[in-house]
Amino acid sequence: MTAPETRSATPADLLPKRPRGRPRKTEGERDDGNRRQDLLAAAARLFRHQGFDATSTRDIAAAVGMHSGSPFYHFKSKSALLFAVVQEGMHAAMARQAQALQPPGLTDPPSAQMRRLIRAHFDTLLGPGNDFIPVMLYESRALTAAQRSALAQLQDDYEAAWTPVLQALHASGELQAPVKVSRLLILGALNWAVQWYDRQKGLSLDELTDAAMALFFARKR
Amino acid sequence: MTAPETRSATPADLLPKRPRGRPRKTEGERDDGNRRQDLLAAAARLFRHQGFDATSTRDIAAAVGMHSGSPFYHFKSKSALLFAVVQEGMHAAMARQAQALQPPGLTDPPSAQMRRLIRAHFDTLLGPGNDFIPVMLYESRALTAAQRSALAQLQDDYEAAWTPVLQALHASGELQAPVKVSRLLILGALNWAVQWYDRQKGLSLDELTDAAMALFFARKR
DNA sequence: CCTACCGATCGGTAGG
DNA sequence: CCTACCGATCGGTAGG
Repeated sequence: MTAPETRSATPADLLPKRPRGRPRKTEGERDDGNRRQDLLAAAARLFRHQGFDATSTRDIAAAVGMHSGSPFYHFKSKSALLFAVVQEGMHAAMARQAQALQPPGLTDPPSAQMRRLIRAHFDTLLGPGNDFIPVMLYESRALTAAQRSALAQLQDDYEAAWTPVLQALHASGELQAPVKVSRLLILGALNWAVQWYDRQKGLSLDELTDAAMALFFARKR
Repeated sequence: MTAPETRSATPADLLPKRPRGRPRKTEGERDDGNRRQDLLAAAARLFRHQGFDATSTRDIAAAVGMHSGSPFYHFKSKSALLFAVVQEGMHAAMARQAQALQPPGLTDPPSAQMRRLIRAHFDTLLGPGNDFIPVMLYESRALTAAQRSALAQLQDDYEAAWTPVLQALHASGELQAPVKVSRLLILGALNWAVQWYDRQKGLSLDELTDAAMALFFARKR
């Protein structure tokens, strides 16, 4: 087995070499929160592909055409930037989940509700440009303890929505394993898709959702 | 929401403050490969709990009572150390898997084979002191491209063993989703357990295996 | 495997 | 948000 010398190259297109200078700003206009949003999106992309520790605040600054010290005008620390990324990801995820469970659908059979929960989760995980939640799943260790416990609260809320649906499926015999451990195993199966799902080729998100439903839940007799 | 200042403290017991001096070495005795093994075990533990980038080679040296430059006498680079950890993890995993599939069991029904595959996988993931595979699952991004492709070969071999068993379960109707995506989803569900499983409280590995079997596979009619 | 060290990089800041 | 900078830390090495 060979032992190569160089760490796999950072995709060059992720990192513009130099700041692009001041962003265009027409007279009297303010940038409002746009620069902050730019930083968040760039940080999410870089944290996802290189990891939190392997991404410098200089990388992030360069990605949005700022100089090295400027991100600290918008965020008081690198870890605060990470927390903002993760927070934004969870808020989007919960909005998407709420849409999946909107009143009209609440009278559907449990399996239809579950299908919509899973489909929404795949959107959140695998939808185009959704780097925020993958960062949350794989980089949260770099958060401070207090940030992590704030995040855990959001995650608990998100996961709690699955329990009544799983209970109904268990009662009908469509779910044959205990509800609590099923929730953990199912969410794990879905979350892991971040590691292997390729939007370009293979399954669509609808097909992936069908496969997950067929794997976890028995057809009703 | 508060924005705390300090990154969550590294558990103090993971990091002895100073080298403990030369390891005891009785007259005429050699350490053979023990020091190398010590480094591997310490690196696995630290990489797992702090991440690769957040662990310095000085941390690893101190954990085994060496001075800062000494790990480079055993490994030519930090990334070579990571690769050795990951390689050792995969070799142990494949040995454990081979045991689960030994000849006497090959005449068992597919569901019994699957149960042993899953149980072996949980041993590999969650058994006491098994930090090597969790490191592989969450830190492989830091490998060089060549190291990563060598690893991918090992992983393919490991996962290939699941396919015939899943095919048999599909043929018998116990597995209702397509084989390929089922393998990906199932392994994801199991791998994610690294994130939440707590050996101290709750389920045993046998109970966890039962739950997984009940979740994924229908009772045979 | 230790000693002593180097060049590079990093998060963060003062002052504007 | 830029300029100019600091102290700390890091992977790695030469020479023994």
